[in-house]
Amino acid sequence: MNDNAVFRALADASRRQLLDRLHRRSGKTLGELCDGLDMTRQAVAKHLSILERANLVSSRRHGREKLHFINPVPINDIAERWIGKFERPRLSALAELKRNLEGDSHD
Amino acid sequence: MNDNAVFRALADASRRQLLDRLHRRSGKTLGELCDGLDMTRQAVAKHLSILERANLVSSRRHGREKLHFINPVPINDIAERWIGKFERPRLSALAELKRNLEGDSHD
DNA sequence: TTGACATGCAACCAAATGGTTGCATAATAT
DNA sequence: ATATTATGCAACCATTTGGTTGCATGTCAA
Repeated sequence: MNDNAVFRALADASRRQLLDRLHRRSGKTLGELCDGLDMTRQAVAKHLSILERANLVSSRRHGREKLHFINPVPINDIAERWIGKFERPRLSALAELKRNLEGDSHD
Repeated sequence: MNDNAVFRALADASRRQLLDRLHRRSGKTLGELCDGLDMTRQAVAKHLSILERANLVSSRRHGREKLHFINPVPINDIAERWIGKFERPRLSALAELKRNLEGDSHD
């Protein structure tokens, strides 16, 4: 069960927030990812390790820093699992429409 | 935080299995959903109530039976969150390709 | 080399989670 | 009417989870 790790990883709001940050700009260090969060560095490191084991985040070291990158593949697989090939475009279009209606301020 | 309920709901393997069953054929009763599962009926009912509160499953009563239906909208929203509009088709195509390579026996 | 900075590891704790058992309620069938 | 079937509610329990603190390791700069 590899997908189990993915879903468990996504179950936590702090981890989803980390993914949001990496979605905006990938390649952040642990320290950068900690900034502004109401949590200790160790807690963030734990979250990142969970995201890594789920293959939602990959990382490489650069000197004494560790850079983190988001990996969208497992996220896409979630949608593939329960959404029929034919209803997918319809749902995407609906989401797009809704996004536009609610105001398209997305930095 | 409504999306929190969605992710928490998806975090459990039993609940994902229930979604799989409803994906195959929607409109099952609680009893049907229990068949073959190594769990008490009460446990399944709890899972379904969690899925319902997350809006991943909707239900209506028919006499003394309760019929359950899968709702794909929140699942699609997950993908929308971390996958850029432009990389999505590429990921879908990749998933499709992979699915075909691994054998296309999907009832 | 020495001090500062970035990360890693482990033990510990409160709270949430998934499951159970036992009993209650409501609708169908005989 | 009575038994049976389908579901609902609540208390309880073991385990997992997210977080902390404390200390260790590794890398860069002066």
